[in-house]
Amino acid sequence: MDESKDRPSSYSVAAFRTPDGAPADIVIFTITSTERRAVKKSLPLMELQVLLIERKGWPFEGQWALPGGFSKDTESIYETARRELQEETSIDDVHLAYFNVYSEPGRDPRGWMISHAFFALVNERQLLNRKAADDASDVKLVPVEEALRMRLAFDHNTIVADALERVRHQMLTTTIAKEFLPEKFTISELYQVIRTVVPEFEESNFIRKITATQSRNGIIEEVRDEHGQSVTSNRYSQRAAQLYRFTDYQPRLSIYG
Amino acid sequence: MDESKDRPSSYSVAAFRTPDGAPADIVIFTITSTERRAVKKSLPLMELQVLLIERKGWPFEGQWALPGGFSKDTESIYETARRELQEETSIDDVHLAYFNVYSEPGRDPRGWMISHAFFALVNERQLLNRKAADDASDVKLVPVEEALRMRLAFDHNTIVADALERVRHQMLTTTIAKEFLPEKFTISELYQVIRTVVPEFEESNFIRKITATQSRNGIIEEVRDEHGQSVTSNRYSQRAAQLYRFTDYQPRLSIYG
DNA sequence: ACAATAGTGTCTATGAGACATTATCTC
DNA sequence: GAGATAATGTCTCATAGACACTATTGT
Repeated sequence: MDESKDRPSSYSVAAFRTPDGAPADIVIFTITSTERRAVKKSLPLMELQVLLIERKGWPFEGQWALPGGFSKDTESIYETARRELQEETSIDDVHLAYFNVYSEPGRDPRGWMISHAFFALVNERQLLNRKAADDASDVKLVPVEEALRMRLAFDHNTIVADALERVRHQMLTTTIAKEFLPEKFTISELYQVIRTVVPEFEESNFIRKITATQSRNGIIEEVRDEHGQSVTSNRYSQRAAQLYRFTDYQPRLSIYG
Repeated sequence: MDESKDRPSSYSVAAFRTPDGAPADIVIFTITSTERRAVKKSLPLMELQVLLIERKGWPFEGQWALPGGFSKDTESIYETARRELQEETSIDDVHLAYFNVYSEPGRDPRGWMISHAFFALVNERQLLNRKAADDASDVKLVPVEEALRMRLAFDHNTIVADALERVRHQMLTTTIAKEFLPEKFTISELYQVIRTVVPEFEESNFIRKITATQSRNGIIEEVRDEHGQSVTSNRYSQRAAQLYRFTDYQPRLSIYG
């Protein structure tokens, strides 16, 4: 791409109107866990949340919006999203994926803005130690369903809805569930996470299927210590449960067989 | 989005450098069929092709590139792609899907261009009656593998590779195979199309699996005439084969069960 | 008869799905 | 022992996968 030196002087960049900006907007998902009872051990209640920020100036002043910001000419859009994520939540190193572009004319009263939407999956623990720098009060986590009922700035309702659909789909077809889980987890935890994102997902014999080697073989594996002993946890139950971890195996899905 | 009337006079759009353009580039895939022998009936040889155009001016003059063009401020990026597709190939009404953005600084010597990539799936028959308006010689179909070995303009090698990966994945997980098939088709035709796009796909008992109702139930259905009689075709074989059509059912895939 | 593709019969091993039962540990 | 979650036993039916075999029709 070293052709710019050949640029003919007749070439004009500004022959047509050009966009006024290329923002990246980020739908940050996290799953919050709340204890169900103080006394007894049990699986916590999980809820899928979205991070929103309150707009301080025109346009949509006072309304809630997705975090994001404008791309610079020295970075790719993906780098923009990473930078904004870092600035917004001081989180680094999380799952961040591009999923769509929003370009309807008139979607931003400031001008011709072509917005690039990402979703990020963040573990609640990573979010807790975020700096409250940008005023604690103008950033909040909102349950997804509630966010969709709010009247968000710009076309952010659409963006959140699209992101949610994408994450739901990926939750069942890829191993992104791992982003919401500790490295070692129990089968019930995994099941809970999946159900929190995709409530329709119901598998009576979940342990059976995911355990039954040979078929789903290799998505997850038992955690063993240096002596080959099974490692278990009783965080969420009286009886200790086997811990598992994801392998890097991703099964190849097909509707044809 | 009727807030523009509230724009404060202090607001300046041009505080930062803005992009010089937002092009849409389209990877147009088609499957060409060539008879294997003039005499006998047999399944044609199929090949996955990509449409390329030769660049007429700076930059990358004389190199081959993807069709595409710049977005206007009165249309969404998707509409840009539709329009360019129509202008380029005079095809309307085909499968067109957005799949990624390309924004690496320096990817376009003309300036800061954030490109939006689409892929289109076109039936060979639709492509045949395209106008040779823009000089027949500067547009051509190239087998995908060959296109990837060429040195295309801009970062179009990357775009083609990404598009191919996406289409391969969707070929197995959605029913886009229908875009390359006539409305009524035989099981072998379907199998050929899948294998043309995804050569690794090998299913010995393909007919069995796709036919064996109850499991894959409802992706495709037998074509019957008004009397309930099976409709068959012997286009590609001595013995007539049952014709099928896709239903609008899309199975829900999951790695968990 | 041969070529070429379409489609079935049959057998086996494995998986899904449902439900009851047993295991382990805390309070 | 009650309560809670983890995990296995067992039975049935559906499916995958392999492979041999039969079917149909143009040349």
